[in-house]
Amino acid sequence: MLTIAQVERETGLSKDVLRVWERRYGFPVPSRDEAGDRLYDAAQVERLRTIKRLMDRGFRPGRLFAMSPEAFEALASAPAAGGPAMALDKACKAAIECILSDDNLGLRQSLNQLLAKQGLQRFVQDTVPVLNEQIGNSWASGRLAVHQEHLYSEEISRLLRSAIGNLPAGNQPPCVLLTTLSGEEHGLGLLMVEGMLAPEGARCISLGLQTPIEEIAMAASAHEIDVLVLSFSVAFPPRRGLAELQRMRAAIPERIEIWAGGGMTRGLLRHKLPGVLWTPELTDCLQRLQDWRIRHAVVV
Amino acid sequence: MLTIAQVERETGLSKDVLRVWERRYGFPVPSRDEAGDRLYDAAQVERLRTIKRLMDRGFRPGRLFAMSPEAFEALASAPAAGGPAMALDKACKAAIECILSDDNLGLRQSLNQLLAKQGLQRFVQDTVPVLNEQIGNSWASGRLAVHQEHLYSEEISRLLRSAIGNLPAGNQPPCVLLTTLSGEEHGLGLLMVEGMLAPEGARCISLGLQTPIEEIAMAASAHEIDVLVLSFSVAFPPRRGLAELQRMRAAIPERIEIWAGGGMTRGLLRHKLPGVLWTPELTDCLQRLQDWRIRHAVVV
DNA sequence: TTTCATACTTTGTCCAGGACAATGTGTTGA
DNA sequence: TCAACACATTGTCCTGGACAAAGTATGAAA
Repeated sequence: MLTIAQVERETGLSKDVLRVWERRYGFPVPSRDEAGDRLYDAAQVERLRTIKRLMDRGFRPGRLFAMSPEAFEALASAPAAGGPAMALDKACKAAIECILSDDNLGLRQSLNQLLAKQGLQRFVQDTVPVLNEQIGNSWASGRLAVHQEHLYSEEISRLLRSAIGNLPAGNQPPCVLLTTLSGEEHGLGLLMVEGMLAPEGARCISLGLQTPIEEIAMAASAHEIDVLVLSFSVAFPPRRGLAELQRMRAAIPERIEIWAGGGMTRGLLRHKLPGVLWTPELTDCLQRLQDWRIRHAVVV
Repeated sequence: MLTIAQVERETGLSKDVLRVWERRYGFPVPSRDEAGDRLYDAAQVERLRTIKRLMDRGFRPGRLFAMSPEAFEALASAPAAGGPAMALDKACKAAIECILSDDNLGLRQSLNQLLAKQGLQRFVQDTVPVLNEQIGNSWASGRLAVHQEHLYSEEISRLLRSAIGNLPAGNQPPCVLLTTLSGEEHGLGLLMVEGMLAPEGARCISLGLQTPIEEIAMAASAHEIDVLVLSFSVAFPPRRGLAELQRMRAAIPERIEIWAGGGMTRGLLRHKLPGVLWTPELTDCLQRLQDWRIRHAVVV
């Protein structure tokens, strides 16, 4: 039995939301302890997690709560649409198998093989997104436990970091600063972008996650950067993303380009923000890099 | 001007706390927008951050708010006591200088040198804590910006990961699982522990940050681990830490040892939890490892 | 048919102020 | 010196009302 604060941490739904849903939709209906405080059982938390996941895909709560249990189940276990059902490489399949069977050494080995075979950029561009999607689907349909997802993230990060670290230090323009805004906790996207740019010799400086806007601005001037890369996961509220991007844009000189990427940006492509370039796909980063170098007449 | 939600994210103080402080202590006193919602200016947010920092050191709000402005200032800029004022290595000083002057290449280079000279374990044990403390003090006294702290964390993590990655894969007992509980976002401690254990040939599996207790239990049985390492930063509420550790202890077989480390544990040493071993210092990990191996008659 | 502006609905966040339990602190007695 | 008690402090939770921003449907004009 979990308290409302624990449920907030585990599902990402704020206490206010949990209470207002209870009032409006009649779900969840937690029991109470002697003091009258809410206590949620595991089943309800599980259901809340599923709902959150579906909302991150664009469904709205009103619909979800109005659905019949069967329809809801079907939706929850259906793979995310839109992703072109790519043919799975045999090696990819092997990696997925390792995750499902908790074979961490095997996983490490198969990822290493894939990376060695494809090279860093192709690995980041083609393989990692496929794996991510597979993992996401398996998670949504309950075939994969949270701890297995954690292990996967950890191993991928480890691998990308070490691959990037083994590259010679980039010292050619542009100078790129990479980070996420406060509230964005997913760092894999950032690492993937770095994996695309670093092999091109760009000078990459990563600040890690959740840097406040004013701080990014200070870092931008301290390091005299040319490009600021910001990553937003699908779970980031698009409206907030747009607002923060505007604040960010106003906080640094126009000379500096902002490249905004990650799942959230896919829904915002038609919103044109002056001085902000959308890079929803990883290949877009390479394109942007090339454009920048041509525009600044940099020969590499 | 920031909304209450933004201040919560940036300071780590919950909305409830912000409102109740306003009611009780008369600080902060945000202005209001047209809708009557609170708007905090930068100065108040800065002050709140300082207060949070002092509270993480053990001060209670009542005291802090009752203090004269001068006394408060003095406290805020004083270095944390308790840390034995260690003599700073010249190389350490150089690294700190690089951070203060935003010289990220120089920083990387000087850290690399220190690591190469000392070896992974000594580096983790002697140098990293000193650097951490220096950074913490500089931050508290305003000499260091948040983005500089971010850069430092990022570079240290990078370095430790790559050093650990270059070790031969540990395949000797015990099998150790490393992670933090939900709510603990600081991962450097975890990496440092891994940096101590991996060179000893222990089989380390890291799940990254914020793994729910039930998931840790599942991972523990899936990987047949011998030891569970949990890291708690100073900012983790001790009371909650104790409660969660008890829940965690009950969720896995007694056979598995739990090693709890990090700043929070320093205040809990006299609380004896059966089956939980405190490892407040990094050297304690090595001691525990040796103990474990002797007790299980493992010859390495 | 498409595009755009307008009105309606949904939904997350905020507010006030009361309540309470857990923790810290100080005092008394053994 | 230590244990037990009472008192003060402090974070979290509660209810239920309010509102604005985002999404959605409707209808007019191109």
